[in-house]
Amino acid sequence: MTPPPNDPPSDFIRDIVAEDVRSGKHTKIHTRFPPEPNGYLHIGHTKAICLNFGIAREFGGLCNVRMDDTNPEKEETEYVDSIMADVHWLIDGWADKNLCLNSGGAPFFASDCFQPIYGFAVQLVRRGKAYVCDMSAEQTDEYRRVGKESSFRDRSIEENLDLLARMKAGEFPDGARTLRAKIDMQSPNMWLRDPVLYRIRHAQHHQTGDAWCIYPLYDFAHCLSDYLEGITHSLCTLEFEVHRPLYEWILQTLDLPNELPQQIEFARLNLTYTVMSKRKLKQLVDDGLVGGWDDPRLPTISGMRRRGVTASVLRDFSYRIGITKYPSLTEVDALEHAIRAEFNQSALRRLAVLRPLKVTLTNYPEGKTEELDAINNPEDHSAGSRKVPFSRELYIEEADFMETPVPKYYRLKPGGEVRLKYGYIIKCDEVLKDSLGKIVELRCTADLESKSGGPNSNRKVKGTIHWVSAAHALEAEVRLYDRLFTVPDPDAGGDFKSFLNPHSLEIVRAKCEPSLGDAKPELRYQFERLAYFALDPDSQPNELVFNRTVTLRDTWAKEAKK
RNA sequence: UGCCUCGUGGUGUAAUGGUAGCACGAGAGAUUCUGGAUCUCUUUGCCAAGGUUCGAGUCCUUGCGAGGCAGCCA
Repeated sequence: MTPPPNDPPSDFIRDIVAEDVRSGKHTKIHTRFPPEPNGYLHIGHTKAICLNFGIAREFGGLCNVRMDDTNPEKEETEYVDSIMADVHWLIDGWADKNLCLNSGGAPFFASDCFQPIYGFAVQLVRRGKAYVCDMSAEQTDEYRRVGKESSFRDRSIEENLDLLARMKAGEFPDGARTLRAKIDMQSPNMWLRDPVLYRIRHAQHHQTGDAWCIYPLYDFAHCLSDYLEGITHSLCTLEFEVHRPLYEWILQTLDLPNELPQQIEFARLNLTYTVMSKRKLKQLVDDGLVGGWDDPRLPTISGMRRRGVTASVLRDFSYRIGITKYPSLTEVDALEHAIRAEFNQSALRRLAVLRPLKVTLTNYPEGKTEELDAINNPEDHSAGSRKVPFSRELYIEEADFMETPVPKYYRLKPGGEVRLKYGYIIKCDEVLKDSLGKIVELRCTADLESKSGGPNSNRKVKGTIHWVSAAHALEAEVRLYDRLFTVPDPDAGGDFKSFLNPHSLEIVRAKCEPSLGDAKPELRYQFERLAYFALDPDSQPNELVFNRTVTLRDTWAKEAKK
């Protein structure tokens, strides 16, 4: 397996930044991550965070976190808090030194700049580059479509100044007027057809309260926030490409003495078998189709964290997928590979049986217990070993026995032999069933000479399976997560909710080896031959709850399908 | 429809006018007290057609295809 790429990736944006440093255009690189606080962050944001903080880190610069909070009707402080928690979690120990907050230690807010932004609006009016328009939203749309100029376009500067001040003073109801840039109603780029800069909204804002009743739109606020914060490279997703001429027009039309930021667009992340839009994620949450924003099936950062994915895995993944302008659809396999690559190195191995089948060793003394040596991590000898109790009555995995085995099956079968990991080779003598014909117990004999580590342990059998001593087993709730959707691209068409995977969560009662009793939330566990698991926050000292992060690769499952 | 952008194996990417490489996936084998991991090998690609050039994935033109935008959302 290839090691995670330690070297920062190369891409067209880093090339531009490097050239700007080389040419002396910038001496200090300053990026920003500008989420709107109207939902939780997801793995798509991870890509943006790793890009912006990665660049800051590589070029010795800074990266601001800025809440893009120009629409008070959709935004809440709950989201501000969750966003900050997720960003910290993702960058701590990696780029936390490049994180730039305001002097009070809080993130930046576009709303911090409402006053200067308003000042720039006044400046635009004074320069004859903006005007107050009384048309309705519908009429504005209509005129823009056909390229017709508003009848209010040629108001005098004095009248515009007066009306803008009265808009700000709250003299007009919502939607009554707007401030518009005066650019070019014939422009082939719709965003240059006198775009709206300010709208009237008598709404409480989560940061500014009722200080304002007019709010700048994204296009006006974003470029100016970038400028005011001293951003050098403003990296955004592809849908803002057509806005770039407006971004540049605003900055160039104003009298701005400092260096201007440069907007560069890149493709957002799409992942198979999931959805990434905040609107759709919110719908799943609001409709109760998942447990919340941190449901481990969701691609939210909080959901993946709960599922057991680590920040380093997410960063590794972000580096692997690269940055381009091609709107791609990345297979989840790449994410799962990143998880397995890290966890194979770091996870502690444990024995646990998800679907128990009882096994009695008829030739093993009743009441006897042995403590067997088990290796904690074959990839990391410093992880040491532990003792696992072994006794006459055990549980093995239901799937590790077949009464009528299929070809190439080399686990336990009637009359067949298999090795119990770290223990003995056993042979199945008898299959016990209940009145319905369901297998309830296996009676086996152990080859007492074959004990692992013993002098005669080198006899080979084809299969080795995991097990747990019945008397010593710990019960645990194990949540088995699978893909949220049954189709690779639930966005492709139709109602995405109709593609939800009904089996995306299965809960089982598992039997675990005793050492799992002091499982720690910060550690990852591999239940041998099964999957990687992490403790869920629901877990209690006497009621363990594990989440399956990702299964092990299973070439037998593939073989069995043939 | 207009405008903008983008087309490299199944997927994600590299190449900066000079042998199309890497990763994921898939397939085959070796090995294994995890059907894991590891190792080896294999498969499949420059959207098309012209042009410039000694030489084009790269530059130009045209065509085709895909995505985005056309909110007083971001």
